[in-house]
Amino acid sequence: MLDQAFQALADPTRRGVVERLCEGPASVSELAAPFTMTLAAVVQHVQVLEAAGLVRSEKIGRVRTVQVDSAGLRSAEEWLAARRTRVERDLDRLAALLAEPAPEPSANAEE
Amino acid sequence: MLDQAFQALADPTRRGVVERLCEGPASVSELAAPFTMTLAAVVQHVQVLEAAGLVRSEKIGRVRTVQVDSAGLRSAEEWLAARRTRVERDLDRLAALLAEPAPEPSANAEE
DNA sequence: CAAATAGTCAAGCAACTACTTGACTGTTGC
DNA sequence: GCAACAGTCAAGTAGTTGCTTGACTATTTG
Repeated sequence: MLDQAFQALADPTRRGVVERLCEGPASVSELAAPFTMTLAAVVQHVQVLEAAGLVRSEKIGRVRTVQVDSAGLRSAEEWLAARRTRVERDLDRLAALLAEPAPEPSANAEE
Repeated sequence: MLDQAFQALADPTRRGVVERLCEGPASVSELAAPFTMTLAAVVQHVQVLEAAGLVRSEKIGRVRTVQVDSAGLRSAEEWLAARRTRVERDLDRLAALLAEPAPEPSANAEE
């Protein structure tokens, strides 16, 4: 599912749709309005976002209302956060090691 | 650059490479080891990651050493965090509104 | 009821992606 | 110096993506 989430977010039109939906739910036509492409194309983008779990939608009458699914955003975000914090922690450890002149096992790093 | 970052992360092989690099820098051959594909293919994946700003690499002698670029990870993460927190804040406001029976302009929500 | 609205479906197409193969360029170790 | 090693380059290919068009299906609304 991360595959699909990141893939979905790689397209600027789809990120635009997500950004718009962060302001609140919208119909497909409303989502399509800012773009020059056809409605059918926007529908396809919404389907991609929905398959990726970034968005949910429900059709009432003839209008389909779309809204963000924050859980989808969160899972992508968490993957990134987990990796990044791990790297940065290691970099900090390295920096501390370089700052420390005496290589003693008992840690006591004062500037 | 977000386009390229998300696009890069959409591929499981490339996410695998990033995960491996979170443990520390590695040569291209080391990165390729866990995969069944050719070395040339892995080189191409590394190039995609580098173009996306998720990774940096330097060639010394005949070996190219690759490491994560946490700034790249962070910018993708920040895009997600900004959108998600905005949506969740709005959902919380809505929940509070629904919990409140009297629709008065002066807010005073007690459970 | 008829026309406009909101969206859906399927086919087609150009561009891009994720590979492979094979030939080639430097580098290191004996 | 020469073989093995680490990687690079370029071309080719099957499959995917981001559109479009045109025909079609509901659902309002006057």
